[in-house]
Amino acid sequence: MRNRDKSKSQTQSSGRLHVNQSIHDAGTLARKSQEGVNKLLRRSSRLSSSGKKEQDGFSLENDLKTNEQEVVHTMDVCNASTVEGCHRDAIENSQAKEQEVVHSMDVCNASNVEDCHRDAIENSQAKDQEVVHSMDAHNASPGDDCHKDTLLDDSEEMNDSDWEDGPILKSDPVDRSPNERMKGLTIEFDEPSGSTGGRKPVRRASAEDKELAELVHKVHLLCLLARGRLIDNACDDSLIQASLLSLLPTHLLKISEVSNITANALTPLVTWFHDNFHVRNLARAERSFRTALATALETHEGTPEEIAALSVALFRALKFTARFVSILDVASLKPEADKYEPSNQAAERVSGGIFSTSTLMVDNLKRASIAASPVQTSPCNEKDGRGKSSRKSKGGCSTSNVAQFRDSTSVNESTDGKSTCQVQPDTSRQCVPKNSLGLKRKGDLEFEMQLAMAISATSVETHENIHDSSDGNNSLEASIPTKRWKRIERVESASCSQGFSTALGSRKVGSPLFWAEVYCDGENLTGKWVHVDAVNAIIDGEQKVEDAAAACKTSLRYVVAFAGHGAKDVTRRFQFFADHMQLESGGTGGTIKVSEHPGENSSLNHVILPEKSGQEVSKEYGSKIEVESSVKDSFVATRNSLEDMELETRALTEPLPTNQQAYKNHALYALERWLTKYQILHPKGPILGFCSGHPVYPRSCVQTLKTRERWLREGLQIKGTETPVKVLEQSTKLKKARVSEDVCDEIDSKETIELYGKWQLEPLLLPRAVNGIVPKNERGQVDVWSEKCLPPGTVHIRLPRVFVVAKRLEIDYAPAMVGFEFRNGRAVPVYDGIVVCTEFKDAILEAYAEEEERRAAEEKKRTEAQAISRWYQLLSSVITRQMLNSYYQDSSSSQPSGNIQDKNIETKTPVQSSKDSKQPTAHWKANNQDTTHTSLVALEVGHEHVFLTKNESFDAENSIRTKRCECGFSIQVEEL
DNA sequence: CTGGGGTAAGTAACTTTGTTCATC
DNA sequence: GGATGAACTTTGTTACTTACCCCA
Repeated sequence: MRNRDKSKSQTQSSGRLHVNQSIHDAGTLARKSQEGVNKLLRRSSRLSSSGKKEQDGFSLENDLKTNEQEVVHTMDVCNASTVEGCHRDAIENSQAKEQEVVHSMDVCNASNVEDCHRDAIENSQAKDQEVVHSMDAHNASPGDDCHKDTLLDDSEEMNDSDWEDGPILKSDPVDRSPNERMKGLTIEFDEPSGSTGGRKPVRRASAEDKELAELVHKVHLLCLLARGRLIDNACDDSLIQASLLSLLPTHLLKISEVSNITANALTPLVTWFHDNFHVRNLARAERSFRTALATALETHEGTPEEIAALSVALFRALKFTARFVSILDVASLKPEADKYEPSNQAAERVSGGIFSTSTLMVDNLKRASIAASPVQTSPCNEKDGRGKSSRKSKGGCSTSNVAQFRDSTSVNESTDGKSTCQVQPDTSRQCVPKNSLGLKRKGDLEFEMQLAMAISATSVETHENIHDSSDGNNSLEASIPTKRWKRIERVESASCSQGFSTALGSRKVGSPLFWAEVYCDGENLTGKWVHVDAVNAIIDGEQKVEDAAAACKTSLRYVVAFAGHGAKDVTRRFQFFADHMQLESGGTGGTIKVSEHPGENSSLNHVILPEKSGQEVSKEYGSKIEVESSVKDSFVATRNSLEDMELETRALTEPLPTNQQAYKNHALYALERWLTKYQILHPKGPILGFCSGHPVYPRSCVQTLKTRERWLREGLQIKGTETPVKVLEQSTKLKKARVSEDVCDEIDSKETIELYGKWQLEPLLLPRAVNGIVPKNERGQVDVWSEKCLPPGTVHIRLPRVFVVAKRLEIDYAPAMVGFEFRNGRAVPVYDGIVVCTEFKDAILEAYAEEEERRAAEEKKRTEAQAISRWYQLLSSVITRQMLNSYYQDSSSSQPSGNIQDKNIETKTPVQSSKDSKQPTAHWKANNQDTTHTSLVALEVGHEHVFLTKNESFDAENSIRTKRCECGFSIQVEEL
């Protein structure tokens, strides 16, 4: 135990060391934000991990401690100077069931690999043999480390796949400490599921996980939106615009004079821009985006974000209507199952991921680390790769795609100067280890293929820059053994499997994240928004965006256009989203994912709700939050409505999915066979097409059915002539249960559930209150599910104890039942207040106020009396204590204090008797009910209370007489 | 190889209107 | 004797989701 405590304290101290370090580093706002979010995530992780089952007392005992230190562990193992702490941490970890260190250690730097490996093995043992390990840790003498090392050395040859699978490495009983053997304990362990070939245990995301994922998603989205607005605002900077114009050749200036501009007319301008501005991922000190933009303008180099923003600024300078468009690569709404790793680590990685890798959310300084490998999503690696990030970020490239792509792969390349062709296999290899582990799914292969396609589609002119990017930068990487690469890749593939990709996926595949859109009134007769990717010199190339983005199917995407002080969700414009949906639905082993499109799921709507106020909001596309800077003329309105129409049209013309399961939760289409029990097609048509012979209907035809009671809760009732549109038979079990409850019931009676549709309803018509009588239901109450359920002429007064007032005033009322709660295995109604006729409302409220006032006064009086009594009690105790002290100090005989109790017993009788003799007609009240008090009184050895009349006080109102002894003791007696 | 069908396991949502006993 | 409040025996079923396997 001592040993464990020692290791624990070491862990803690090393943890503190690193925390301090991180605080020291935390000079930036972004880092502070990261810490804040980390806290949230950690808390959540704790909650989730604490919910896991414990198998033994040790785990229970150490659970809290382990959880608290999870984050510290990850930090510890990253630092070469804390190898010892790392090791001991692993021992600590061995007491927990989870394998967080296994994963975080994967990315330790080379110098730590050896130790980390050992630790990981220890952890893998811990998974299955935590009791044994706890004992090792607890009972072993400090010198026992060597036996562990010996043991572990034997495991050095374990292949990489073992790292994730966490196989059993049974400790040799001979190696156990003698203590343990002496105990003769026999501990049996079940074979892991993996070894038996059985079904792997599936840990599914709990509601809490989902809630957290949703929160993270929303917060991330908000941050990205804010970032977009920031950039958009910088694009409006007149100085930047003027500077851009000054750089522009004279002949290109004339372009602004062209009326009815077309996409083709923009070509020379875009070509010029592309030739003059290049993408470089530069590590810059943190500053405002405007400053960064100015620097980019000055140096003609910048991040893809800056270059895209500059293009927008240029278009605006030329009086074009232009907007900055960005793919908001936001954390997933779904907590992707932390199947391969404990959730707390997932959270941790997420926390690192969002802040350390998002190109959008944090500022330029952060972008240095962004440009670095996705591996950096682990904080461990962040430390490990100290100095690496800036080095990596110095690479240059002429296209954003390639720059991003290169950055994502540069770490994985073990040699310098790889061409694109060489890079691709590397990239695709990122998910390969999963395959080797048997964990890979079909979708991952598909992902790789798409990846390759996307890269080939977007990396056209990259060769020189690839060389550019790698030269002299990857010497360290080159020295890292292949084995280590595998680990890194595995970490990455684990990241793939998570929902929290942030900008990770985009960097990985090199899909463009930013571009401009220029409104060309010469296009399409009515004009249209034209995609202009000045960085890659692509005009009207939405398809290319789609191709590239389609590969990033691991996370939900929003495409948002920023203009003026608002944003507009234009995701629908991009076909890739539809593809994405289909891929998610059918591509990954036949699994189905709910459409997360903002148009339907309105995650974006919810998140950006505050921004909508006072702005034009489209009914169909509630996420529309565009405010065209200052001019809200009819032209703008037309442009907006045209775009809305276009978006709607696109929505309606999305291709039909080819596999049936995709229809299950499809936002636009539905198959009858995939409807749930409470759904129906109404009207049943039109048929939009067929899938495997099944007719496809619009989703808008799917109606949800409810029972009469359910509709009642919404303040709706079934029209008189309507018959149930669907009748379900109640389950046989339930029927049996009911029959057994009441045998007299007809056994053949058919319990059915009658369902009605929305179109069969009318507003609830309840009988009106007349003559001050509240209409009640058969139970003599009113079910107040909502305001709509109140009978006309009545009002719901939700005040505690108000029924007393109504009763006193003899006003007719009905208890208001507001719902049910489950108690003792059965549903019990929950009441809240009463329902009375409206005309009595004021009278009741008035009387209630009086009643409450009276009650409050009584309460106050009672509290005060109690307070006074307690004060007396306290003071008398103090005095008694003083007396006892002085008594025993003065007494040279110094009797043992243990005898005090005996004294109490001995002296109790005379004191009590004295009281009793004095109050034959009084009874104890308040303070005297306390037996403690009595015993305290009894403590006063050798003192008999004397209550002199002059010390008495009398409370005439309550008929309470307070008698006081000279010693400070007092009693209150109520006179009869 | 893909998609459909089936199964298993886990989670979420829905269900729904007491009784007895001690104390004041 | 009535009012009040706490304790008791702290559900069970179904729908849905997801992963996986098998087969055509």
